[in-house]
Amino acid sequence: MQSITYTESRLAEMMHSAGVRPTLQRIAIMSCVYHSTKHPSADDIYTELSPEYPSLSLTTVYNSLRALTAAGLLRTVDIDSGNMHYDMALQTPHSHFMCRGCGRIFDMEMPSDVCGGATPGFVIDCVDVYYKGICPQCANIQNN
Amino acid sequence: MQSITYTESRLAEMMHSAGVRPTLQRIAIMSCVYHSTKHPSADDIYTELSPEYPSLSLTTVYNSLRALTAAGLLRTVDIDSGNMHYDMALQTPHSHFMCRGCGRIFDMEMPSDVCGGATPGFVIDCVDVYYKGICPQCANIQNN
DNA sequence: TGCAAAGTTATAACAATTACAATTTATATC
DNA sequence: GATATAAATTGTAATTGTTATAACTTTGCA
Repeated sequence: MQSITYTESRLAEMMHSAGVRPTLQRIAIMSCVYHSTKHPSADDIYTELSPEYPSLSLTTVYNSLRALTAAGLLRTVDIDSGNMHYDMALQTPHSHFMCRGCGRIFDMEMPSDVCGGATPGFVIDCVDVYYKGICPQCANIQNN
Repeated sequence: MQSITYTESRLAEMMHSAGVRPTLQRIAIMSCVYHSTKHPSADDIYTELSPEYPSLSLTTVYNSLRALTAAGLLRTVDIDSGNMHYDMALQTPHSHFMCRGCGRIFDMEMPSDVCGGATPGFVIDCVDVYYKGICPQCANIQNN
């Protein structure tokens, strides 16, 4: 799993073509999500960026996440009741797993034919698959 | 889709064998979920039961839903960000669809092999599949 | 009948998110 | 390049769903 680097100018370009004005804050926030595998929440992002951007406000994080999601640059991961998490929107469809031990959220493959059982007449524009359980690391700890 | 009737005594019996004391309120709340196809939220249940049980408190609804869920008699449907919905726990595994038009939540078939793409080493104890889109009724309205 | 445990209730607290208004920053026009 | 205008950011306050607390009530059992 090599992590691709999204330069600020590349992120800005993506925002530009998506119709979102690439401000300093939005670039930092989008970069945060794109360079993390942690599916951060608004508060995670605020905590991570605050030291470098002391004037950043939590409201801006929420506003930016909303704008970037509406523009199709981010996706929401609604696996953690009461805390929305965010993911980059460029990847091939995948599902998510949340560990009950450490709370981390992992990517997983999307099951094939995930809409196979859809009732005829219903127009599906979004599919989310959420798994919960124990990650390998937490399973190891438990068994020792 | 015939709706099975769960008598109060049957619900009480189910609670009893699940280790939950079958109080008047809990029976009413459980009955509400079991006789509805709407996947009601705590507030839906409170609103529906209030006329008949004027002294019922919203806290009791939350407490009861928690107890019944922990006992395995109810399941949570976390498809509507910020509003937990509830479903009876007796059915064969199925997925859920929420209509962006009317907000209603429908049952759907669970895709076969829904864990087929699970990463080895991860222990999955819960799978949720959530679809969003437009239900047939709302699609009709839009096209007229 | 009386006691202890559990359940219900009303109120208050909480946490995540959104609304609002003022300030700041950026874009477009002259 | 200066200025008007629009958009973004910020801090504060409000909102909403849910949970904690403590008093009261009911239930089950000796």
